[in-house]
Order: sequence, then C-alpha cells, then structure tokens
Amino acid sequence: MESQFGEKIRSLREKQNLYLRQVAPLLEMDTAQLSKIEKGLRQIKREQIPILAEIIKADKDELLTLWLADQLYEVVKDEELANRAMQMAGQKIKFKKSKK
Amino acid sequence: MESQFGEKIRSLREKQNLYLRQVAPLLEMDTAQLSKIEKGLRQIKREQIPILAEIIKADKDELLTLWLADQLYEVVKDEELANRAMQMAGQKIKFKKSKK
DNA sequence: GTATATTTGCCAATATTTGACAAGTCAATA
DNA sequence: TATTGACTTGTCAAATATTGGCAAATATAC
Repeated sequence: MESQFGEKIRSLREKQNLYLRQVAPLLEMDTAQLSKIEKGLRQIKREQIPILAEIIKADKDELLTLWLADQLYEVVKDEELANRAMQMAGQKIKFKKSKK
Repeated sequence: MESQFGEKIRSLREKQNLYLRQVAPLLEMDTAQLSKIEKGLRQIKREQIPILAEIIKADKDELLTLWLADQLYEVVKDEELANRAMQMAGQKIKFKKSKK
C-alpha cells in the first residue's frame, strides 16, 4: 500500500500491454522516472495525470483521487494524531464548500 | 479560516499577554517570521510546536492536530475531489493502524 | 509628535525535488 | 551461457520551493 496511485497506473499500463519505454516519452520523461513514479519514489506532476489517464485508459478522476490521497497520506502517515487531523481537515473542506 | 493553527497560537499568545518579540527568540526566530506564521504565510517546524505549546500554555496535541490539519487542507483546498481523496486517505490510515 | 508592536517586501541562503544519465538486475531464449 | 529487452537503482547537478534575516512600512497608543 505504498503508493496506490503507482500500483494503479502500473496495473493499467500492463493491462494495455504498454512498456515504460512507450509511455514515458508521451509524458516527456525517461523510463527511469516513470518507473520510480510507479513505485512511489517520485511524484508525477498534477497536470500530467489527465494525459496519462488517456494513455492507459484510466478514469481521470479516479487517478487524480488516488494521487491526492497519496499526497494526503504522506503528510500524516507517521502521526499519532493522523485521524483527528484528517477529521478536522475534512470539516474545513466542508465549511469552505458551504460558502461557495 | 486561513490558518487555524495561526489563529490559535495568536489568540493564546495574546491571552498570555506575550509579544511576538518575547516569544520569537524562544523559538530562535525573529518577530517577522513568527508574525508570518501566525498569519499562515510561513510554516512553523513540526519540532517547534511542543516548545511553542509550553510557552503559550497550549495543549501540545491540540496544536499539533491543528497544524497537521492545515497541512492536509493545503494539499486539497482547490480540488474538486478533495472529499473523495480525504476519505480514501482516511481508509489508508485505518488500514495501516490495523496492521500494527 | 515619539515609542512600541506588528507587518510587509525583498532576496540570499538553505532545503527539497527533479531530470538525466549510466550502470545494474532480471527473465526469456537463442 | 551470451544476448536482448524491460525495468530498476544510484548518483549528482540543475531546477524549484521554502526559509531566515534584515530594513522599511504600517498601526496603535500615549
């Protein structure tokens, strides 16, 4: 459960029978980088996600959600108070949305 | 609701009748920095939180939770999918805890 | 006006992340 | 067991982002 995003895009890429070497150039990176992204050792740029989604025929929103969740997890993964903090952040978002 | 952490520490500092100039040196920073932290324009270092808590007589865990929540919020504040991502991250944490 | 507290803007210093490349492993197979 | 192709890993300079420190600006009280 290191990087759900990475696992997902790898499995979809494989399902499409695509090699790193085929996908990486479309994202303007080398295979090493994409490999690291799939393993959660590097971050893909937010704006690359929709591009990637199209290539591997993923649902754009699902990928983005996974990516965001990974980012969130990163912030609190070693924190005792992770749950309380998540709750509180959730409230903040709700409140913000209610204002629009 | 910019920075709950900042608002909290400011209000507690004022409740203790302390000036920035008194508190900042105890955290080894200048008043300008602490001012920015209170306004959410800068991040305090995680390891400074317990020190600050003692100075302004705050609950250490409460401050830390606020600080983490601010960090989490920062990640998803402009995201449509913020809620879904939060949910998913919450699950990840639960899962992780269940493994220990 | 002065004095004190806080804020703001700037930019050099520091820290973090990324990009690029080379060398490495691994698996299949000739 | 040598070769090939796919992927992985390590390193390090370059690009980005964040912070620290100072000076000037603003605000508030007297």
